[in-house]
Amino acid sequence: MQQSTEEKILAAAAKVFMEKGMAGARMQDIADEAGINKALLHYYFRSKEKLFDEIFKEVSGQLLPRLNQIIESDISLFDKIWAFCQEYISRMVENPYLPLFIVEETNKQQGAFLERHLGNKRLRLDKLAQQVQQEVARGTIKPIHPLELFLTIISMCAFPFLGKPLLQHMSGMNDDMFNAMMEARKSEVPKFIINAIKK
Amino acid sequence: MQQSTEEKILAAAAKVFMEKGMAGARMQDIADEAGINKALLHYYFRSKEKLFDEIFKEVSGQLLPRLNQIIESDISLFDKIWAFCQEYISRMVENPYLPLFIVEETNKQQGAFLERHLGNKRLRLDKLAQQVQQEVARGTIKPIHPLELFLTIISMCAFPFLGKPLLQHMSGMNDDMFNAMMEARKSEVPKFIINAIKK
DNA sequence: AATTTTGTTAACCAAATGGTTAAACACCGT
DNA sequence: ACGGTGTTTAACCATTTGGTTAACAAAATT
Repeated sequence: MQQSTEEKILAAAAKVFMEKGMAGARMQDIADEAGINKALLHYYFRSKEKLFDEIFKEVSGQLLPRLNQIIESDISLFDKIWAFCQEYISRMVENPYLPLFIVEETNKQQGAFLERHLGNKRLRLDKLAQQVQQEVARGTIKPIHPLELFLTIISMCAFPFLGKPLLQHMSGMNDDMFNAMMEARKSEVPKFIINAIKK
Repeated sequence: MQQSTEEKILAAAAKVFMEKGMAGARMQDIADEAGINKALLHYYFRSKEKLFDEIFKEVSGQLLPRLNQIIESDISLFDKIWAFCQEYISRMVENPYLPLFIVEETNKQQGAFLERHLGNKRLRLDKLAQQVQQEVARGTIKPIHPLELFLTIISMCAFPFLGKPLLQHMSGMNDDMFNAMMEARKSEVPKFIINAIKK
């Protein structure tokens, strides 16, 4: 095992926190998952809260920069919608627990939490907003508020991972079928959105 | 107070479970919220799990039938999309914790859970699917898999409530602005979807 | 080689938590 | 007034849980 103890803990904590959430995760679960003693957890990370913060920072710090990079890039609006959906869905297929983890904790943790973790690296929508307004003015797309467009994009990309159990229950879909559907949605979603807004 | 003790408990439990989830909710919280002794909780509902089941049943049993009624009704596909979005968003504005509650618990609880609670009253998409296929055949809408369309509709309606804290953090939106936005989305979402699929 | 520092563990602790018990209370028909 | 029935409570219990301690092993430093 090349992994240092700290890395083992972080990997184990990420897994357990993402599966069970902050409230449902047990320090013992994390210790077991990491194959170490519970006391060693507290040796590396003083408290559950500190460890959780570390994981949340790591996890959100991994995703947001990549999305920001796309959102602020110089490509055309339609290309940007494509790139965003592709990247977002690809990341979530790799890590299907992520959307629920983020959504759950941003809803449950107290106000200061979001500021602490995302204060510096929040998504910058300025450029996207500018592009939308340009295209509206130019008459290539129907009038739409940039934030609404963004919300729609992220809704279509993220929600399927949140509603997966319900969806599977309703349709009898297994995991492979779900993944195949999400693979298809990497292009279906941007096509759908562009169809909806283009004149 | 006209409310019986059992009603007080159910109301308190619904509030606490929806705010904190099964794992995060404390029996003492529920007792406090109901203004009663903790032992009285166990007198009415033997265990936390039993109480939780009761709440989940009540909450999901309230929403699904109304949606089913719309989904299985005899109106046209486009009208159905309108009615569904209006109804869904209206219900969620009344009870903004509901989407997170359902999504969270369907993801966290074990497999049998969904079957126990939704086995009988799952959404029936047959009629909607039939309508979509008809419209596709008739050439009024672009080819789309009915389940994908349904997933898109529910994504656009539900996700904003899940991502609300993130959205507010990103855009500086307050609660009133958020509610105004969702009010607008009652018509923006169906318009968007119909724009995307109609030929 | 001796010693200090770092990593690791078993045993322990206090608080929190779900659940129980036995007694008190309130209401009701007799 | 009395007994019975369902309701409510304070006190209690066992287990779980986050966290600590003290002893021990393994490196690292001298």
